[in-house]
Amino acid sequence: MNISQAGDASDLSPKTIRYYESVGLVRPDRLANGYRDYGSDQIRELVFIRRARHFGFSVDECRQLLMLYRDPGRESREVHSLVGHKLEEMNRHIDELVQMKSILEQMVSACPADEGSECAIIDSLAEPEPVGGVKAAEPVPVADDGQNAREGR
Amino acid sequence: MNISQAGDASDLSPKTIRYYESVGLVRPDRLANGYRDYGSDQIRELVFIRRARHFGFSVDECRQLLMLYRDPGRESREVHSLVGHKLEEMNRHIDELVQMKSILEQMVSACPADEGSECAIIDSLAEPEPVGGVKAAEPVPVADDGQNAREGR
DNA sequence: CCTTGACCTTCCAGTAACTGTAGGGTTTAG
DNA sequence: CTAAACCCTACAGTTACTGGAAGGTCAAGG
Repeated sequence: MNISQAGDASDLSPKTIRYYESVGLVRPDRLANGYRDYGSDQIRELVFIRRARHFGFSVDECRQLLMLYRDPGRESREVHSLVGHKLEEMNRHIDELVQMKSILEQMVSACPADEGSECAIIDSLAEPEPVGGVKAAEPVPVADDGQNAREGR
Repeated sequence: MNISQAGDASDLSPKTIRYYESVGLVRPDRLANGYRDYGSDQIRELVFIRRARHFGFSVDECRQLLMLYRDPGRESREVHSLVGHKLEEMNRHIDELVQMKSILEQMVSACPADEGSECAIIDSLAEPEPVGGVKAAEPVPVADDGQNAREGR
């Protein structure tokens, strides 16, 4: 099976499949002419990766899942723990988004949305103090996860 | 005010501030020795940007918000519309995450999490058919937003 | 036999939003 | 006078791809 057939079978672009190979996920055979040759096991692995990516796993996490997938002696609790951590991460991410969303919604509803220049949204973004009923535009240090690391100084 | 003071005042790293300058957001004055010099208006703009970024606006959207912020003749409905679109986007994003999350939760609860190799999570990622009560592991084409563009062929 | 089109290959560049590092100048405190 | 702690620029690396260039291969049609 050549790469575009593999792409059709796994619902990935040939480009993406080559990329996954370049980062060490799926290593196909090569034909005499240098073309990649995929077997059905490899197709299954590509599908596995597409699904895992779809569920929010990073390529690196996919690599780990793939190792577990390939290992007949794996312990299901390893998989469980990996995915459990991912779920916690997703929950934190969702919580943060929902929080941001509701504050934005308050801002939007407080904005007149007319031809005037006065705008509660702009004010909220510019001012540290609550403006027009929008409380805590600064949702206080919500467990800084190291995203805002300061430059070493 | 030099760049690290500006960083303290705006809660951004000097690195990030330089980056924002390099992409055309905030252009400070320069002292005779070449050091950047920030005024209080610029600090306010940096804070404005940090907030907007925190609420999920891209740097490019920050640029637009900043233009509206600076423009005394802006119309609040422009701001309203920009932020409204962002909110819709966030809602779509949250919906998708929540969907993925609940499927992963089903998988996790179906996994024995012991020393055995049998694992519902691995099976769900590998198999196209519903396994162990997990329905629709493939959440059907949910408005493909062009992320999965196929290679031109 | 030759050409055309559709594949295939590799490699390099670009995306977003920074962070890290190198190499070098300046300022300030001891 | 020197060492720390700044400042500057510029380039590389990160993530997960996508796009494009340059060139090889293969099957079909004239």
